[in-house]
Amino acid sequence: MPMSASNSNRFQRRRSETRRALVRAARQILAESGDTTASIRSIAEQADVGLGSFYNHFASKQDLFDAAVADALEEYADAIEGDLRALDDPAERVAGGVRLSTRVAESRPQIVRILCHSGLGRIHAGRGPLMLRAQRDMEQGIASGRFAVADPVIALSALNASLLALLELWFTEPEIDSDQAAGTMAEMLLHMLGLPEDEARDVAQRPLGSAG
Amino acid sequence: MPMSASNSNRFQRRRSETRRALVRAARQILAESGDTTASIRSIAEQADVGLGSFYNHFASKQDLFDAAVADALEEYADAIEGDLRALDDPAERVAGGVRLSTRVAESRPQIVRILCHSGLGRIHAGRGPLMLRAQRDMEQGIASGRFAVADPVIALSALNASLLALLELWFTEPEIDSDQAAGTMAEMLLHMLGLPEDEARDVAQRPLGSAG
DNA sequence: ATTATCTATAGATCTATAGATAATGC
DNA sequence: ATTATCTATAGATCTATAGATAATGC
Repeated sequence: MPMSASNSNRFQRRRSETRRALVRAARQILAESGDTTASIRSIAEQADVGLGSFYNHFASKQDLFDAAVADALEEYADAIEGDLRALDDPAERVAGGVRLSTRVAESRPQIVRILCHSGLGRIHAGRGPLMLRAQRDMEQGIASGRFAVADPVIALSALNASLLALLELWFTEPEIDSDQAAGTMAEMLLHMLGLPEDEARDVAQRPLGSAG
Repeated sequence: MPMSASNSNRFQRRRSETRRALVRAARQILAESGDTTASIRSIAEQADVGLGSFYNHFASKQDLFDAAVADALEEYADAIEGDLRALDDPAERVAGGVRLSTRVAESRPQIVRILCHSGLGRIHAGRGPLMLRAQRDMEQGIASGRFAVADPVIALSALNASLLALLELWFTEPEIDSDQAAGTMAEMLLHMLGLPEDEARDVAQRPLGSAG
């Protein structure tokens, strides 16, 4: 029933199940309180796992929480990747990245809570596939003349930070229409990147992904 | 010699000196490692203060670190306020806020390290005078037609987040020319807010503050 | 036979307080 | 006399490990 491709026998499956339980507990903590001072004992308890087992998988608390953030980030990337793959235009991809983020927030709020609690620096530092792809989009947009920015590194910083700020907004003020907010943010950012106003609006309002 | 206006007698001066020593130690910790799990005992030691004295001033570690962040934020506000006061145009004030931030980073690096370590959410949540002023600038800019944005809340989010991202960039990559980076960022953000490209560049490059 | 998990615990913290000490106000 | 600080410590953690137990591979 568990479908871990790399784990053939029951031993390894049981082992990775324990690990997953610990990561799941860490994710819950990160999402709910963000308080990483919880004792290892209490985390193991929440994971319904013996205290000693913790040390079979992680050398320290920090290790576990790092793994939990990476896990959430990966899930986030998976969630938007499918819809993003269909887009070629860098501008559409940027707008798509922003607009899909709040959809992920609605459909899988835990992920976004984790990202918000773990802060900007950590995510930006994470040279994961997400960041690499964004970098490529930016370079491609500049090369093709679609974007007009003086410095891709700074533009990317502003972009990422604004995306995260949008999620924080969603996090702290649940009453706003997150889809509309994302559209507005995307439009603003595209204009920042050099698209004319009307074109930015047009791109930011195009039908997007499986949810239309 | 100590110049706390509100503390007349020697008793109160000694008392507030102890408190200041604790806050100073907390600021050092926040700036250097950002590790808020340091024991109260070690913090008191670093402040060269008896352990028991801690409880005369703060109910918990969290209390102390909150006070330390507020303290740094206030110092940051003081540092840029003087130069900003001379500016009337909301666009100039926005650009000034961005450009002065890296100057503060250069002149008082500890403050910026603290702000980076304590994360976006906390600063944005802090409804301090800094945020109120930024809000007023935004509204004024929209009202006067200088800015063209669909939603001031979202624009302010992007602005604040990008400013903090600029400081994180300064923090993690010391080799960049921070003054130039700030200018580029300011120009991009002004354009995002609706200023034409050439005007954004012009405003972002105007002489600024006491350092010209 | 091997391997992961679990239970129990030693030793090292850490927090919060009680009581002693030192400094100031009046 | 009053007030803040300091020292010493009780009691409550918390981490990391050693040894026992249970599950699987072959």
